[in-house]
Amino acid sequence: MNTPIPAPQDSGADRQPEAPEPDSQTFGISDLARQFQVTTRTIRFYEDKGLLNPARQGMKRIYGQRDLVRLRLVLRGKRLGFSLDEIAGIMDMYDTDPGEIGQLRYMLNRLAEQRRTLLQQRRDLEQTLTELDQIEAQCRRQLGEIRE
Amino acid sequence: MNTPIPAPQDSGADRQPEAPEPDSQTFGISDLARQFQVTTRTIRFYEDKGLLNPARQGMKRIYGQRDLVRLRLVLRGKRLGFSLDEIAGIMDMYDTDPGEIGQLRYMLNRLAEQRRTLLQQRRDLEQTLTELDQIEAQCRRQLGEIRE
DNA sequence: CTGTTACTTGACGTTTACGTAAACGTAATA
DNA sequence: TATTACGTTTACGTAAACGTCAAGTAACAG
Repeated sequence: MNTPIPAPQDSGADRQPEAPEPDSQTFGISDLARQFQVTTRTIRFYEDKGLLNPARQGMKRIYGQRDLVRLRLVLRGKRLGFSLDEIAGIMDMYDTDPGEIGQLRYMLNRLAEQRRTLLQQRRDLEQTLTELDQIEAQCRRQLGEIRE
Repeated sequence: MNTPIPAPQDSGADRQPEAPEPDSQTFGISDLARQFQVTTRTIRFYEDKGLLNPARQGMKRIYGQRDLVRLRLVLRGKRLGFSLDEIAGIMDMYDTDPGEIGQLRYMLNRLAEQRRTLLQQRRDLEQTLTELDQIEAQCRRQLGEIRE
């Protein structure tokens, strides 16, 4: 339920107190919160759940590109109505390197499963959209009638 | 906890409060549960929330076509990740007869809003699907390499 | 009458996804 | 040095969506 993944980021090489390294962009937790319109609590919660795991600089959490991508994925998953656990499962597929052949087969199964879910969702979506269209048309008719 | 049952807005559409009508198919709660693969608890819960409101025959709940349609809508909404409250809101749009012109404008706004949500969801969906495709392709490549 | 089956209404328990303090650490600034 | 800003962990609170008893009713079989 966790992600091993050792942080390859910055192992405390030379640092000057007044020169924040300009290499690949990094962010504090508040920056992230602002960018993605979520609270810091939420971000920490996702970390607890193993969805993120930022580097640390002392106590502080430092977020890099990888974390941005992950957070984006999480929020997209939420918009699609998946639970955090499900999202964790999906993200595992994104970056699991399937060494064994068994693993590969397993992953292919999960991919197929996931695809089925998404396709069902797409059907639901399209149907809902057409129904909304009908309702709207009805509304506009009514509006027309009243105005005359 | 009670449910004040927020105004059964049957403005226009008539319903017989009590009548042992044998005409259009009716169902008991267990029938419904089986058909839709949910528990009776869930069905009663939805009623508490105002999403269903079946006729009664004595104490027993009797479900008709209208209820079937509603339940289907609820479950579809859930598959799309909406909360029961949101679903209630959507269903209001389905069968609210917007008498006043203000109501009409309000509904059109809500429709537009809802549409935006769904369109966003569709984008998320398509992107996720293409990403899954990429992952799968990668998997299949790996599988090919190993086999040789 | 007794037992079984299906249904009812509470009412408390559980999981998920955070919100909301409380209490403390670190660092720049007035 | 005191304040302010931002960060940390720990922990209790909460709304949603049911699950899970408990206890009672109503109909019917044997």
